[in-house]
Amino acid sequence: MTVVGRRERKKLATRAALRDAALRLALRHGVEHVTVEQIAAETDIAVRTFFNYFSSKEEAMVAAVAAEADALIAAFRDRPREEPVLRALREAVARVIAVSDTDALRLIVRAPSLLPQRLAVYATREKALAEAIADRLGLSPDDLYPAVCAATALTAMRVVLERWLDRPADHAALREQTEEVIGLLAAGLERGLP
Amino acid sequence: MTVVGRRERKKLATRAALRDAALRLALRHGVEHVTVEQIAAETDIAVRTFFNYFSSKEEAMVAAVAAEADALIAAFRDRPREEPVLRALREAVARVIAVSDTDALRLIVRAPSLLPQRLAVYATREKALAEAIADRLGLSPDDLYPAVCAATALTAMRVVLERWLDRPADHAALREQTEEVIGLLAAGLERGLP
DNA sequence: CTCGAAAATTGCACGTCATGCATCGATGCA
DNA sequence: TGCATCGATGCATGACGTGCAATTTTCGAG
Repeated sequence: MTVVGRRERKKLATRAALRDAALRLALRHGVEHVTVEQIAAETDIAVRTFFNYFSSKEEAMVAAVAAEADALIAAFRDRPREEPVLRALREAVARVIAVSDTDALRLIVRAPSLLPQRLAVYATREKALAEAIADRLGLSPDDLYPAVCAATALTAMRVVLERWLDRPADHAALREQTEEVIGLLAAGLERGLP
Repeated sequence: MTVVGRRERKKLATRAALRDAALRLALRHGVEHVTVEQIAAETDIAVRTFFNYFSSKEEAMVAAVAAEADALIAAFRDRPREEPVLRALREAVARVIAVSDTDALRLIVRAPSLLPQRLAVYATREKALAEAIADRLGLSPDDLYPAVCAATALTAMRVVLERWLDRPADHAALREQTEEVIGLLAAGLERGLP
């Protein structure tokens, strides 16, 4: 399946190098002050080539988030088919956040200038998740339910993640809050009133 | 309340003029091909002044969406306190979409280059809606429930709106789909399986 | 191994974007 | 009327993003 030659591997490596350089520079100088020129120099690559990989500085920085979202969807697809959608989602989230780079995430999530691009990443992943949900349920990807389910679940997890990153807490707390929110969605917002 | 002098009124008018000019030009030439210079010229003001009102071309174009979101929150706050949150939200949505400019909305929603900024607008309004919900329920705006409720409800309505704009349908259909989705959230995603 | 096609890298030019700064002008108030 | 504040504008500047063409690298067939 998808045998990758050296060419593809090098491209992947360059892409990762650019992404890491962007995050490293952002951590050192602040997201706002990083320029494409710096990222390219740090990776020892022409500025023009940078734009062959990413269409903007912001896209490079949120690439880590995009990768996590992809991992989430893959983990979701790996869950047993008989598992209910929201439970499968909950388990997938637990596995992905267990191995995530919290510092990088916090950097990205806290940067106001990255908010639009980050949300755009989530939005594009919404469609992929909706398809995965439709597959699992044997529905059409055009149905309303998979779309709403994917969108609201991703949103709920985004809210939890943002709140968690704002307060110093451990991974157990994150998992706990995730389960609480997923439970809320499953049982209905009307019922979950505190 | 909030008496506005001529100064403020002129600023508001200029802002609206810029927004309208941006949309008009986008409708005529396509979103991608509109420049700040054109918008400024159309409104007969200096380019530099444009940036006193909007920090980017995209922000000007999604201003209409921002206004609708604000209207939604205002309408929500106007609903009677004894009404359940999701029902109040549903009624507020119905009232706002009844008077919305569908052509402008479709233009904005369909433009890929506006997606990030549009989502950012929703995200900022999330907080305001969460506060309104917290007020209504007598909870703290820092509680998890208002945040999740606001975020997921806005997201669900965004999904419905996007789907509706993609297919030619009338306002009754939009209202119907809105109610269906709100019902789904209220009853729980687990229950609503078709 | 060699060669030619395909693909990736790079430099260059160009238009646009966005902001800081200084200045000018208009507005509103005492 | 005179002054103080706020908005509008021009200018300069650095960064962004893309099309294009040249150059180098990679890959596979012979």
